[in-house]
Amino acid sequence: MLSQSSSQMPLAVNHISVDCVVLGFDGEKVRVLLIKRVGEENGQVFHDMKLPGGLIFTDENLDDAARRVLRELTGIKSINLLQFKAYGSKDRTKNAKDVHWLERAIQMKVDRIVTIAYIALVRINRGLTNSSGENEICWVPLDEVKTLAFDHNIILADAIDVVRRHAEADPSYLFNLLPQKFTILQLRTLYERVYGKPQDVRNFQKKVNQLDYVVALDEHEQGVAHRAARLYRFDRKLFKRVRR
Amino acid sequence: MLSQSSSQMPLAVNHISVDCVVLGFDGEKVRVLLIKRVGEENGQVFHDMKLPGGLIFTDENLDDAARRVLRELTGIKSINLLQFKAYGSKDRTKNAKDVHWLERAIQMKVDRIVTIAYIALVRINRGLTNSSGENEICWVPLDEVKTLAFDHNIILADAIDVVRRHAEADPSYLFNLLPQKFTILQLRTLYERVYGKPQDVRNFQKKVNQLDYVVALDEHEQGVAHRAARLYRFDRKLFKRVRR
DNA sequence: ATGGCTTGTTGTGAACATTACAATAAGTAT
DNA sequence: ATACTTATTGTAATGTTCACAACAAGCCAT
Repeated sequence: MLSQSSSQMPLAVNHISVDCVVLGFDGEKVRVLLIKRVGEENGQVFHDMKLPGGLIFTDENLDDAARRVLRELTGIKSINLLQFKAYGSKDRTKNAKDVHWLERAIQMKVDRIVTIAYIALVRINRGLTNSSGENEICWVPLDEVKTLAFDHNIILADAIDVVRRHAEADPSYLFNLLPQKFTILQLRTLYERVYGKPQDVRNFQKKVNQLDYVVALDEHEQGVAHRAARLYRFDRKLFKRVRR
Repeated sequence: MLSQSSSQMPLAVNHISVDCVVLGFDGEKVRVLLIKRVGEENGQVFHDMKLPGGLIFTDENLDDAARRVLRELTGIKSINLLQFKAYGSKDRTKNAKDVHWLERAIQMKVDRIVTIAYIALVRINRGLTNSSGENEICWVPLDEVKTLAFDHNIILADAIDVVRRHAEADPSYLFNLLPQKFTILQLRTLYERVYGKPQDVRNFQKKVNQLDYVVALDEHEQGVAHRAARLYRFDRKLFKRVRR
């Protein structure tokens, strides 16, 4: 793990945090869960947004910390938490605004914070209960995300990339974003959003039909002003049994 | 990044290190670069091995720290350093042996060390210069790796997995392990070792031949007691131009 | 120089997966 | 009844993957 370094540079004693990129899908767009931040700069109050995150406790594993943060801020008990990258660049806190906010928040002098970033895919319609009181949370469509705190824009962009690659390797991954009963249109739209290109309607349907772990239900959607689409569900047990 | 936590748990102030999984290929087996460690337990001297790694300095980026550690320990200036996971489990230092060694090495009380793990693929025949003096380094075939320090066996196993997946996504990745001039047999053996299954000779050759960034040379291998195989080289510029 | 040994090099057909493409069915609203 | 909207379905062409074996080239021993 480490060597008796020949150098006499000072060792860093850093804070470690976790940040979560929580993604949801509303049937039309992929949205990311952000937290409103209220800060102060030169006596001016400012509002912006950041990813949900927090410092880890002594005696707490990284994954547990991510789970706790998510639960505290949103009530989400996420099952598919994926650690994807550590961010430790010195200039991730180059913005004075961020440093002021941070030092007031944790009431400590901050040298640097290394953050471990996680991705969680959730069903967007689940109820969110913000047990930490103060912070307002909201689902923002990916294409409407403005400048975020710290390097959170970079983290978010990296996360999308990881989701894309992970979904390719694991065909079950994106189902975490869909409601339990969904139409093929919803599934197709999701794939189009994630991969950024249109999917052929017939070929897509054909492909889904030959996945035995996507099972057709005897139900159709309700309250639409046209022919109602059949509902499907994802069968995780069947998926694990088949594994391709 | 963080929230004013409602909890009153103590915040952790942790050490942060980087560990490098350096992989090479000798034409037959994939090898990992390990460092011999000499420690003491109950007055008994013990010898074992660990991944190259070290604590990060204040003011040092994670990637820079990994690069520095690698350079100090091996002389390698690795260009393809890939950060792949952070390890922060409390019980990664559950072995008393490790804790003793660690606290003597850095002359500090150690609560926990979060380590950021990197992968570097290098040409195994490059000269290694261990500028840190003391520690002996060696290339160990993957299937001969014994129990390592800390959780380094886990890190190594994870790394192999990441290499496999990364190689699928980026066909240029594994060429970092080959000498500049190589035979198709070497390339094929490498793929067989990484993916753990035999590759059909003809199909493999055919596939390589239709990659225009693997260019045939007018040279053949020397000093073999049979028909000499043609040499090839990987053309990175062509690869970047094509990108499939 | 010959024959034997070892490894290098090459092609074809079958099975399978991917792509492109448009007409009809089912339900709602007027 | 008609218009409107979205759902659902098949086929042919193309490209990719896979399985499989005979001949070529160079070295060595005699």
